[in-house]
Amino acid sequence: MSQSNTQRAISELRQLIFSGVLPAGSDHLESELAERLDMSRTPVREAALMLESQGLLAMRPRKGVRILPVSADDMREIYDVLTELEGLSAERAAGYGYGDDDLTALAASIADMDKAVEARALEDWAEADDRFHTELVRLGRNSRAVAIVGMMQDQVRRARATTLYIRPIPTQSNADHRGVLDAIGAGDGALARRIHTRHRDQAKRMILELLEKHRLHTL
Amino acid sequence: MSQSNTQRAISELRQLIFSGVLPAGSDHLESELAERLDMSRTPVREAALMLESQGLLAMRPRKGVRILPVSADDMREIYDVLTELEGLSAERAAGYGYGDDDLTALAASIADMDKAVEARALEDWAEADDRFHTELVRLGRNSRAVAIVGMMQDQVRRARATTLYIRPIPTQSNADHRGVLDAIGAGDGALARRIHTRHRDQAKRMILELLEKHRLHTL
DNA sequence: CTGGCAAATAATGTATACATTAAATTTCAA
DNA sequence: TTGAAATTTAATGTATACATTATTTGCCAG
Repeated sequence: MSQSNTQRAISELRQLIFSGVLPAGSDHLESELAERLDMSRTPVREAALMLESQGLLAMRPRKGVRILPVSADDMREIYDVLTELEGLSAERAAGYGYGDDDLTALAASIADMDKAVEARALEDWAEADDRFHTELVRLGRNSRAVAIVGMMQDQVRRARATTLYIRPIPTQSNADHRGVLDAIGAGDGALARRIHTRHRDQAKRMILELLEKHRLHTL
Repeated sequence: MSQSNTQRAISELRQLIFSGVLPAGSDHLESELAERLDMSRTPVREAALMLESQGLLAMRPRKGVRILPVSADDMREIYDVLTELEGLSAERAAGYGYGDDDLTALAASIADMDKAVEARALEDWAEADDRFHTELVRLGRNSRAVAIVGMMQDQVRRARATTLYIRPIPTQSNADHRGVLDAIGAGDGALARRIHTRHRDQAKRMILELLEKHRLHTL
């Protein structure tokens, strides 16, 4: 069962947006995108509607779909929501009495970040960091939180593509991650939440300062 | 510029779902819904896609769209997310130095709840309670939180339609609301968050116990 | 009578044709 | 020349026709 064209359109459009082929702020006609993806307007429209509801683009009558830029203020909003929902997840995860084998994926992502930092492999670090946050929320067992965080990570990923090489090497970051892991393993929900919240708040401040400093008001 | 059929389909389908005309768990063909709304399948499909992404229904190939029931576990998830995002909003709102005139809408909703409780007008109470939560999040100035809370309030509303008349009269509730309002006015973010979080957690416990007691596993 | 295969059926997924309408362009009068 | 009205244009919004495919039904063999 080859997946539907609508699904293909969603993932290919996302690809095009994340890779910068469709730059933030640019406009594109439905027919143009349909031709590019070699399908009719119908699945493209359906895909665009989905991506619109996820905040990646806006459909504007007779102006085409606009790839939405991510502003510094957007980043503030996104980080605030992520902080809350991941904090919740960390606290809840600690309450489920997970054993070491339940936490292998989380531990592995931390180990990978360590390795990546040492090797100065920023892309690898970013990938492992994504995995950490995704896995953390999964452990929190709230499907809605998982969905929301997943959506917003997309936007963070977009911003990170620009800021990855101008930010400091994330070394402190991993101490926090390990702290969260340990607190979850120890069943201390309040601690897990506290550490993670602080971690995310620092990340937010850092990113916002970076954007400010480099006059990156939109990404 | 009469609004598009897709928009109409979205609001009419929501209406049909919330009113129970399309009961939870029921299946409906796209063509059937199209005929009922007196339009073609295209806008109905687009509307269904939107409502699917909002968790109100699921489109299942060749089985029609299924109106999703809300389980007790769904309610737990929803309340957990609402608690976090509204808690965040309360804290942030306190930081913006709002004056009395900025808080009139919030204060009005509380006053209306008081009146409704006294008059035993449960529907009115529910409406004012909705307004309180919506306004609270608005004051937090995070458009993403506003959108998410709005979506989830839809589901809460659905559950409340069933539980409204079997739950205790909400009297304690208003003391909490007033506490949150005062804390915001006083600029005490931590307090505003603490009160609101406790409030929501109690509401969650109450609802879940109610569902348990009345064997309402799905709504 | 039963089980499996084949044909028919019925629903979604997709393409395309058409309607609608905002925007742009052109024309005409002051 | 300028401005407004009318016409044209071009894009989306919608309807419909068609393709695809899972399911179901019915037939036939064992």
